[in-house]
Amino acid sequence: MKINPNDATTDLSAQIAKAIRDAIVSGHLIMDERLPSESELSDQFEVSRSTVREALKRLAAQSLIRTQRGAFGGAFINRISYEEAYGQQITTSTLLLSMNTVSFDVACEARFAMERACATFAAQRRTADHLATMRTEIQRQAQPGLSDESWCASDIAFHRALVDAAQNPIMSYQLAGAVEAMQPLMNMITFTARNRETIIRLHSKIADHLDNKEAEKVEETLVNLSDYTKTLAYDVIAAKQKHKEG
Amino acid sequence: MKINPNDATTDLSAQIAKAIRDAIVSGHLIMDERLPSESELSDQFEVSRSTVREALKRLAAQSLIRTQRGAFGGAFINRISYEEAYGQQITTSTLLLSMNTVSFDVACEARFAMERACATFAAQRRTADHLATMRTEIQRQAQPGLSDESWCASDIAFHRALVDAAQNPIMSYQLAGAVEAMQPLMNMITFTARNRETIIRLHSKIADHLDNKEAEKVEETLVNLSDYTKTLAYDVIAAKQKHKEG
DNA sequence: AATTTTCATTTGTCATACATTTAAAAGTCT
DNA sequence: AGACTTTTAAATGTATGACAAATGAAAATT
Repeated sequence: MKINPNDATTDLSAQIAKAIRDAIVSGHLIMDERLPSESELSDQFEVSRSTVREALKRLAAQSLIRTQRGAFGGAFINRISYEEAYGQQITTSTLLLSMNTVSFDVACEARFAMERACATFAAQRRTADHLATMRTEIQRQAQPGLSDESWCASDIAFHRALVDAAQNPIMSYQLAGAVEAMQPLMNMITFTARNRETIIRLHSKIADHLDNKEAEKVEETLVNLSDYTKTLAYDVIAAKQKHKEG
Repeated sequence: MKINPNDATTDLSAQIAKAIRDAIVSGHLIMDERLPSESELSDQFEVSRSTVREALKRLAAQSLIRTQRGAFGGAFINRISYEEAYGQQITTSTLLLSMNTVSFDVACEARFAMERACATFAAQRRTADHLATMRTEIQRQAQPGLSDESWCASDIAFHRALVDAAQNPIMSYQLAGAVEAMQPLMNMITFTARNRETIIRLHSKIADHLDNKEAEKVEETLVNLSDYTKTLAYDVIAAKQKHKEG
């Protein structure tokens, strides 16, 4: 692990963070291993402790290390958990969308495309449990007087069950990003009784097809749902645009 | 933006980072806006400048802010670029895989499933440019005496072109994570002439089908390629496992 | 043997000082 | 007046030293 103190283009703390990060990612530092103490690191890199600390905080923000105080504490290489991976993914995706780097259409397209990809595996691997969750959510969605907020939550839960049925954690966590990123805009949509009816019908179809292990029909229905979602969002986006101009 | 100085369970710098992060993600702070200077923040939060700095470094590690030195410098809300999103995604995915939180099979499955999802759009939207890139890489792959390293690089370039042809940046950056994460293991595979021949044939098929806008046939070929890749990786993984035990 | 106390180590926080960068503002020259 | 140079103020980056707080091991005590 070497840094170049003469490279004025980059902060020292960023360079040090990079050096340690590379060592971790490349496998030179293994899980649960302890890094040298902050004082030792500052000796090794020949920088002050503050600089080392800033580097370590950068790594902590990426869940690469965890720190513990006390005599036998220190910074330990972290085994990143799904929850943390989710968190990172969601933060990044939300930013990409909220800053209008990508449009709602693109996010929506990506989301349903990935859900369709899940459908293939979900049809093979879905358990009774997954189906039960989906049916429960459909019933909840059919309740009259359900708030838009609760409706959205239930919608997410439904799709989450669909994705989980594929039993591929990578796809689960990738999708979480796209779904969460869409959420702010989805929350702005007012779902009328008629809207909900249509969506519930599509949800029921999906559950049925999944029950029958008919992957292609699930995909087909997801395309319909995707199109319908885009239609609903269209009005909201148009109103938002008008508001900006006016 | 408030913090609780009495919450001994969390570091102050983490609390401050969270407060600012929430303000950014929720949209209370808009793009390119400047945060108060470190001194002002340390006054506001009633902590030292070092603590504020550690908080800011955490945010910088997540590409939420960028800092600039000088008179009218400071910390600015960052418009996260695709490159940065890629970076984040790749770091996270690589870690998940390298720490055996997920298996190669799962990553491979996710990767090709997402590529298949791209195929639908790629068939509709591919340009002559995308096809040209793919054909160029196929030619490169056919060169005798190509190193395993160069082979892998070309393989990535080929698939990158396929994904880019879908023209959905979200899917591009999500896939980048899965592909890059698989790379270390792919690099361990020694590709024999016979292996390469098989893969090149599949690549050619994909390019041809894409040329003819036959999405389903592209998908079909991708499934074959996925299966073949898993077969090749199987031996390497078995050897690695044996090495661990021995 | 069990419990309590001490102690060394390490991270977390604070305060201060100085270096470096940067762009605006002031000054200077043509 | 306009173009160039110098100054300056403000901000981040780095260094140093001090102390607080946590923590587990070792020593002391009961």
